[in-house]
Amino acid sequence: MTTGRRGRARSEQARHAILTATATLLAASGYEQLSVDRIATTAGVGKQTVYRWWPSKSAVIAECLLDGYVLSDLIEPAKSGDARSDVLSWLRALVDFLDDPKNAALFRALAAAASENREVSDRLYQRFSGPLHTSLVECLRAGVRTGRIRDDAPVRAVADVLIGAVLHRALAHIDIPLGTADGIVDALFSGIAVADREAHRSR
Amino acid sequence: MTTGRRGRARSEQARHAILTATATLLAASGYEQLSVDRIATTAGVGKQTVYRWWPSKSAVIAECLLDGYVLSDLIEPAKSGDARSDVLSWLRALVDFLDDPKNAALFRALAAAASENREVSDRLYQRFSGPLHTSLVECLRAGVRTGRIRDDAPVRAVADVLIGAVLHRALAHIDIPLGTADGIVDALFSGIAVADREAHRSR
Amino acid sequence: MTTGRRGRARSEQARHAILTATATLLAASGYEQLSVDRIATTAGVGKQTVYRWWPSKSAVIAECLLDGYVLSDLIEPAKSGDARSDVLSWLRALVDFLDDPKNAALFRALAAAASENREVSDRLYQRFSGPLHTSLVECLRAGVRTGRIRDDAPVRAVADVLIGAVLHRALAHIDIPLGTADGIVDALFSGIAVADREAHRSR
Amino acid sequence: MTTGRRGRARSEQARHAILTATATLLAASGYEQLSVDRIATTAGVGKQTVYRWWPSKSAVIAECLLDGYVLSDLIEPAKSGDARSDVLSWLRALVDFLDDPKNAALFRALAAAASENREVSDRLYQRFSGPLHTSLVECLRAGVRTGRIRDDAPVRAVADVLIGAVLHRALAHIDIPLGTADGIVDALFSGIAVADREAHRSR
DNA sequence: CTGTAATCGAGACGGTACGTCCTGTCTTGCG
DNA sequence: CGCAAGACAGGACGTACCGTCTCGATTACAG
Repeated sequence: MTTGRRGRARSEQARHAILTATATLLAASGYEQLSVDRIATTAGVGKQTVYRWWPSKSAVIAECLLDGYVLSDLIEPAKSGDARSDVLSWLRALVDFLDDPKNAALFRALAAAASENREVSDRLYQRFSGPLHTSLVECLRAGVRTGRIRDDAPVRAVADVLIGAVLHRALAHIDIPLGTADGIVDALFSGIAVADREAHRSR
Repeated sequence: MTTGRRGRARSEQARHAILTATATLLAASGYEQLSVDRIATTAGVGKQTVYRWWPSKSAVIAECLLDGYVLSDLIEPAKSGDARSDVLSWLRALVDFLDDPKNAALFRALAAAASENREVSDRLYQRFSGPLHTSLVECLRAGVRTGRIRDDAPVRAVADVLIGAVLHRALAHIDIPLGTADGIVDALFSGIAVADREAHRSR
Repeated sequence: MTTGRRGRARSEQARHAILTATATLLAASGYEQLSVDRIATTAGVGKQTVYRWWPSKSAVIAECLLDGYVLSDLIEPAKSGDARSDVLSWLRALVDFLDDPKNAALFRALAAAASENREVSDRLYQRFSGPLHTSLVECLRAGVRTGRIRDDAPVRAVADVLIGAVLHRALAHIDIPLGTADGIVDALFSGIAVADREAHRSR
Repeated sequence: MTTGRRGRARSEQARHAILTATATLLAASGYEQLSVDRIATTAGVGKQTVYRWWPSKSAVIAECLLDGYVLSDLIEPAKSGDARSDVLSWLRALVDFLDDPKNAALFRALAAAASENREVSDRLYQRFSGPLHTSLVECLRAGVRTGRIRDDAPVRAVADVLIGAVLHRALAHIDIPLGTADGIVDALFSGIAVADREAHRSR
């Protein structure tokens, strides 16, 4: 049984060195300063070896993301059963993470890459937004099961909203006050309308 | 009496040509493809004329934003008095706008520019997110005044959330179903919690 | 009894394909365009198979020369006994050969290879200039024996001159008029001096 | 009165630095080691400035030749009136020049460039072979006028022959014995045929 | 008939140079 | 002095080639 492919196999060592170098340089000097030349030199690799496997700088970053060379520990909501407090503490953790300018800069670099490049955005989504979305949806559905969340709640839209609110501020270079997290969760869970609540109460 | 400056005055024609060319190229080919050389050539202008008045490519984009060469017509919520329907129709209009791939591409190009450059993000905020945020906050406060929205509602956070949710999907190249707008508004106004509402009422 | 070597024998087919491909590419695109990669691909052979048997591109060309893959039919002077007409018709044939741009291009490619590489020039000499020189010298000496050529004629220098004159024009991309051959032979056989001949006689 | 051209004028300083660097590197390390990158770095010039004015490395060398950055002092025949001795001493000087391996290597490098590149060969001819050819032809025609050379001598072919003979040996990495020069001149002036001489003697 | 060893096509590897493009500055001559 | 034109130094891009190094698949002699 063979792979059917001939010739020298791809060097896992080179791949690792490239991704490591990319993550290191990205963290150290940012996206603007990142060049394929520098990646190759730092990794001790020929430039062609980079281009053989990735079509662009962005694609390398995308793979760094997918393989956990950057942002390795995904911040996920806990699952204590209390959906509201789970979501709240997740959101606070995220805001806290982005409070570090280093993390915010990396985050923006990734967003820039994603904006320009379909592949990066796909990978980014596949690795982060997607699982996070799923995770949040599950968290909310658990809340539905325990009777704390309306069973007709638009959980997917809510999950989008939670992620997007943070993204927006991060991209806009706007510092996110910790209170924001509380406000968001309050609004989403309790609602901001008066009339609606009355309507529901009348059941 | 003169301005005190001697020699030929700054050419308004050149300035206009540069900003127009920048907007056109940005919409057509994205941020990464944009170069000062190309801007100057397209505008029929010397490169130095660009650098004489703007310190960088980003600054030109920033001025494009400020002067309405891109995204000229800001989509603002109506002010019918019914905050909920005003917000809903605004959100639907925004989603509809981004449904056109051309608009989505321009949007992403701006996001990329903003991610990489503080100045662009400032101007973007100053011209769009800011006014929009203000506008939404006002809209929500009007709802408070008419008694349709809780007077302790975290209106600023809600405005953030509304903008961010759309941004997230646009950046991620995710098609936004029109129903999303309804879900978001529903969640924000009515809340998704069951027990919380009771708790709030009992206060 | 065997060769004593174990393992798979060298593939004569591969060797032939490589030399053929080299000759073809050299004639078609010149020395500068010739690469080992292209040779191997054209020959349907692994690159290592080239490097296993030849240390360099130049060495392959050298072997092409030695084995008659290029310039296989050496143009030699006839030996009718009349040295002057033998040399003349040889020179005319050579000029005629180089009149074909294809031949001239191959000729220049070989000259380029020889200029840059000692080995190629050695083989080129060993296979062509050398035998030609010898051949011409013999032809001239035959003329001496038949009494048509001075017995103190510097036959080696004359042979050099005959070859070099053509080479010069070919390398310089100068079209060689057929009359050139006649002029050269005339000059070499009859001499161009008037007084000198008297002087020689009186010695 | 103007040139009609706008924009910054070509920098003579840059041109000079490039040609100087090329000549220096060519003499120091040979044609193989010569790279545009190195030329630019050595000259303290952007690589684009090289490519703006010359299409290739060869073309730069060609201009070095034309402008006397290499081989600055063309070896020309003297004009004492005695054509035979003028030609002979010129040929001896040339052979002597090529006796230095450094000069021979440069000579071959130029020949290689000329073989591959039409433009180089044109310039080389324009600067060297051409003037030399003219010079030799004049020298020989002076000989005709003084009655030392036959008035029907094929002077152009003779000039070709004189240049080519040396070129041949230089390209082939063959050391040229000094005696060769004498042999060539002897053959060309006195002729090698016996019959011809007898015919002349019979007057 | 079964190793063992050298070959084969294929193709990835670390490097070097290529020729192009872009940035931000500088220099022309015209208006 | 502004302007269009365009050359300048510098530096990254993505490609081509060099010569080396694995791969798995033959092939041929040795035991």
